[in-house]
Amino acid sequence: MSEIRPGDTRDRILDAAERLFMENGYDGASMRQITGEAGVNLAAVNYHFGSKEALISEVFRRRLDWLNEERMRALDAHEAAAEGQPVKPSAIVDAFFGTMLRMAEDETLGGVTFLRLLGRTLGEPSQFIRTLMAHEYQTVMERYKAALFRALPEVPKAEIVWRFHFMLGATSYAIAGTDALRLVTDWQIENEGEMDRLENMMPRLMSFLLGGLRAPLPQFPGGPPDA
Amino acid sequence: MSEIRPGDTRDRILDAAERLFMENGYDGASMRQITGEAGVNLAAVNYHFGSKEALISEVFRRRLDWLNEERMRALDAHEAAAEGQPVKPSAIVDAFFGTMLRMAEDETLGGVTFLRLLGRTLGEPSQFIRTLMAHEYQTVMERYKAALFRALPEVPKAEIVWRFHFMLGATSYAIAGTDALRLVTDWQIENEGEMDRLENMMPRLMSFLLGGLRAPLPQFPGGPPDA
DNA sequence: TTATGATTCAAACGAACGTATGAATCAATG
DNA sequence: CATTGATTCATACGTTCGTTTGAATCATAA
Repeated sequence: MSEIRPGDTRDRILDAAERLFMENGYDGASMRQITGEAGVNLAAVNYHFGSKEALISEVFRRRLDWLNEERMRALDAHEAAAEGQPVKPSAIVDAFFGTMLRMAEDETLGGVTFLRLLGRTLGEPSQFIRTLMAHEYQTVMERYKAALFRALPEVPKAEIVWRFHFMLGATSYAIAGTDALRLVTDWQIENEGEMDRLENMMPRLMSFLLGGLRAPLPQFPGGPPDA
Repeated sequence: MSEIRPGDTRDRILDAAERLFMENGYDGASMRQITGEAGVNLAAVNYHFGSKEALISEVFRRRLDWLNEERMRALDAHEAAAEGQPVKPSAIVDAFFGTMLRMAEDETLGGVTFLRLLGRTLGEPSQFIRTLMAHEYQTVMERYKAALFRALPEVPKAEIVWRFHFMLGATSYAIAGTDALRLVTDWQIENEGEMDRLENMMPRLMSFLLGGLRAPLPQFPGGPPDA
């Protein structure tokens, strides 16, 4: 009865860790919980990964590698189709945020679980996790910033960076599904499954993000900050 | 040399806890750190508050009581000025989010520290904190939801609730200032102080939120979800 | 001054944490 | 079958956590 395949232990740990980090955060998910849920020995994490920090690094790496490559591919495709013209903001937003949200539909990419983990993680206080995230995203972010600068030449670059920040916040909070303020939604949404919730959310979020990105420029009380 | 005034210990603890919870999160800030920074004995927290949970409850309560009352007053004022007409969406957004952001200018209300703590907290995984937040916000949220329904009669209510959710996410991420992806901003902003950062951010965020709130309604692939 | 209640203090408690160890078990090769 | 290297296992280590305790100290009023 060799129910256990080779390499199975590593994957069982990664899956359990992904789910528990999503549910309880990095500090909140203990090694004993993780190995318990994975059905492996407590020492297995340190044997296969080295440490808890190395474990969560691998949890993110195995998903983010794909996501960030896919984001590059999507932007490549749009730029090729544009034939030298700037890519439309809606296409850029979809390539970045839409690609991320569509991960939820594919269970082999982590599905809803990883997506919620990702959303929650952007708010994690741990210095170590912040560094990890920054490193994983660096290259992709530069590409997208440049694409937005080209797509919106009349908008000051500082304004675009801020709005990218705001879009990230809205998205991460939405997909984290923390419901810190459950009451905002409480009616109506509670009897939906996770997938239904995401499918309904996606077009709504996209409209919101684009509306924010293309909003009229703000009026500063004391004149523009760069002037 | 009675340098220590009555009630001083409680406030010293609350101030230190506010700062350390902001910096390290709820789990990440230990009682020994908090009492050490406050310059009081380790047992003082349990003596004055009872437990760590009761401590953070009080940290939030002493600020949120004021904030939520002020939010009510601001909306009252706008509704009185509107004389029966619906209040403009921009006024509602300012009364809710603007009031919060303006807390940062007043150090006696917690200033930037509490604001960042509040932003970070909406992403906290702890079940206990989520319950606390939900309870603190319940009444205010109902008022604002109703005001937005009246202000935007042509927008489906479910859509408004979602967009409120998105606005909360964008705001909390922005004020948390976590810089999980420091690279998005890295240039330009780093040599600003906290206050400058917030002053420049406020009009930008308001424009973004309003743009998102008033964005064109989304097109659903399989028809509207309520139809 | 003495008595009383509130507060502060040093010290310890049991529990949970991440990690390390060395023996037991497994799979593959000669 | 015997051997070897990889993996799993029960168990323990040292640390840190939130909390508790009982004595010491303080402020106040009889």
